Amino acid sequence: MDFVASVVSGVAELGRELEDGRRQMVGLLLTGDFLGRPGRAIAPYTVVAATDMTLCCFRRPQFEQLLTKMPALANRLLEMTLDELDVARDWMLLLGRKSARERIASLLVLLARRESAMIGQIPTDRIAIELPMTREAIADHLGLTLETVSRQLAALKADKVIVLDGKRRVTVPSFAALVAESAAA
Amino acid sequence: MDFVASVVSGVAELGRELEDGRRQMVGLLLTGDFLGRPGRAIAPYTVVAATDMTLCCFRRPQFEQLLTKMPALANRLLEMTLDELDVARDWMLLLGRKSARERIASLLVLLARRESAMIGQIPTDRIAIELPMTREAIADHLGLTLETVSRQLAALKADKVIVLDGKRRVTVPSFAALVAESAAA
DNA sequence: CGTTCCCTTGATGGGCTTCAAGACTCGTGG
DNA sequence: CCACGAGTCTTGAAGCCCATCAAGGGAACG
Repeated sequence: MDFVASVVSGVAELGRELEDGRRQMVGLLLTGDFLGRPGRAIAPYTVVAATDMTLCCFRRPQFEQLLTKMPALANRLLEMTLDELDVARDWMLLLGRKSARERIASLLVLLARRESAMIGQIPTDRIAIELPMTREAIADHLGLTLETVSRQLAALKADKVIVLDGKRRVTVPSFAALVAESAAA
Repeated sequence: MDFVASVVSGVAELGRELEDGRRQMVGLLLTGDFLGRPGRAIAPYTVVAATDMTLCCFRRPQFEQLLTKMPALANRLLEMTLDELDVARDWMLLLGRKSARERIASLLVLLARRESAMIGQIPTDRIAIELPMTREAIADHLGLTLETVSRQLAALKADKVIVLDGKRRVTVPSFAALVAESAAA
């Protein structure tokens, strides 16, 4: 990649994969996120747009020059990168130690928090969550198979922790109950 | 934490844990690494020194001031953080998708590469690896149990991929064979 | 109406965890 | 000097969770 970019709109997924096809999603690129890395031209990531996207691209040399001239830019990038690092490490805990059910619940908590933040609220009861991805994409995020994702969603539904409205829509009667299932730290 | 620090010598482990005691190591702090984060006083990490350590500490306000005055410092920190992010994401692939045997092999490859780099070589055959940690610590890094770690080491030994010299020392007859076991990307 | 994609559900097996017991090492104190 | 104990590691047995394989349902689209 001879450029870096800032995401203006749209969603992309960062993944890493093995030769035999096993895949693990390692990050999400949302509006405002940064793509590419100053100081290195190649990246071992697979980047896939999940929606139509608009990027604001910078040629690498110019951008790196900019970086030395505007200290505020470097600080901003540092903040963002540290945030991503925290997110990645949270995910490591999930991938290394949580059960399938806990992983699903954790993801739903994450999505619920995001939807609530969108409308400027703290998550409370009866939240509606839109799943912006297929079962397979969920599985690739959580380190599971798509069948397990499907089964655990069914199990959470059977236990009245969630209600499924069609395949892509989830409502949460009690947010506290969902959090309890997620094995929060 | 009202200070940040740079590691002068020694090793520490960064972990994250759940209420019920499940633990996942999320990073290593080696000489030169940075501890703490500018812009935020609390961190959801457990930091445990694995050896005696010497830290070079900075009070937070002074350090943040320094950061705005010395652009090179911010750039350096950004580089380091981006490296850590890459490492964390590699580990996500391991935790999410690799088998126990592959995880052990991957760790050994990592340690072998580090030992070789120490003496300025590329890893070749008959490398001696020192395991600087207990089986339990290995397990916490790899998202396994200590019993599984022990068993997989025994299995790799039985398959002539490694030789065990006591409990903390491993020699690798063929580095290529070890890499083949590690499911590299 | 057929095809394709996505999802669900069932059956089976395996990989890893869990529980348990014993071996080894090393430092300490009798 | 040796027994003891704590910490570490190995090994065995049992079982569960999740992956794998397989089949079919449902919705969207041409």
